[in-house]
Amino acid sequence: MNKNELIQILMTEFRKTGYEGLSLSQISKATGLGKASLYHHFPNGKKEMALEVLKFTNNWIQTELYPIVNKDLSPNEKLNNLIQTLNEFYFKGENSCLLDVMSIENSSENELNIHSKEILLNFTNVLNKLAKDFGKSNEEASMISQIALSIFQGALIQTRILKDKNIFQSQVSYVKNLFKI
Amino acid sequence: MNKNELIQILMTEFRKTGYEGLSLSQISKATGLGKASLYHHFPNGKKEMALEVLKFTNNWIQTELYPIVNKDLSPNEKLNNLIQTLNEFYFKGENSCLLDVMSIENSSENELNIHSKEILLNFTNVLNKLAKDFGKSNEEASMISQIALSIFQGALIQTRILKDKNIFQSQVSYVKNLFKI
DNA sequence: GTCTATATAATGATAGAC
DNA sequence: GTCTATCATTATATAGAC
Repeated sequence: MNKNELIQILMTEFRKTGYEGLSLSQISKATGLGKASLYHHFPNGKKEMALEVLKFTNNWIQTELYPIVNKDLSPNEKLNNLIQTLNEFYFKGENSCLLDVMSIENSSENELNIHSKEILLNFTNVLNKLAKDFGKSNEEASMISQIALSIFQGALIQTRILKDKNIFQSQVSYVKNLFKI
Repeated sequence: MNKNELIQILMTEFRKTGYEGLSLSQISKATGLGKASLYHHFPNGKKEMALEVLKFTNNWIQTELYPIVNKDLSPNEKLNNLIQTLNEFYFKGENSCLLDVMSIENSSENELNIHSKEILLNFTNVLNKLAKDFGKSNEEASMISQIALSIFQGALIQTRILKDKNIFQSQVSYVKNLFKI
């Protein structure tokens, strides 16, 4: 069991149960490792696990999402490519938005929030770049990218509550048109 | 301290900290009541508190939101009226979406989820009714109401992470145009 | 209706053997 | 690198006095 595999499992669990709701016992069950083993990999416990998941995600945006919008493709091809990659990441709307579940807490200013902020801004930048490729003005692109992100996040909440993946799918289609029209 | 005042405080705390993250100690501090007193009002503890908050919210939709879209006003006036009421409810984007923080858990099917579902559907119905008043077709109205809700929810997440209320405000303006155009 | 005091279970976390 | 055993702390929850 290497660290990357661990982080994958951790991400799934965090998205299922949320930061506060996820216990070490549940992590232990999901990974098949005892608590002491988990502390071997993450000496600072749950906080460090969450941090590593966020770092992984930010890195994933850099290596997987940015290249898509920077490719030499038509805007439409980029859009389809991006949506498909996001769909796989979101498991077709099965789990929650990582940013969502990681950002509900007490502490006003912590390390988790700094990384969540980075992810949010990087993701928005990717969408913003794509909107500009579609010929949108700076102002329009800025708005569309923020709205698109909101729709992804909100659609995941609604999917979670209604347990109906069609909601996520239809809202993703709506987002596509946001860029095209 | 009557029950309605208690529920108001509880809603604020749940939205700040989330269901799992909110402890009885924190509730005790926020309300000024000892734990035993809290159990006097809510014999089934935190779960019952959350349930009462959700019931209150659903009731609020019935008594405050539905009347707005059923009034004898122009669609534009209804829209402005609705947005203003929602803005007050959301404290201008200061806290999280109640549905969001209440719906992140382990248990596959519980009582909280049933009430969250009701709130979600009722809220969507209100938006749907308004969209139809603006002359949208059934299909358009259904999509617009779901998208509008997503934007509210997503905007609250982004506001929470970036600690910037302007995000919520500008996305609310965008939602307004969704109905008008 | 609120309190103090306490019970009980679960949490995050560590020590030390293998 | 993983385990068993255990710790200290916090969580939810209750009993009983006022």
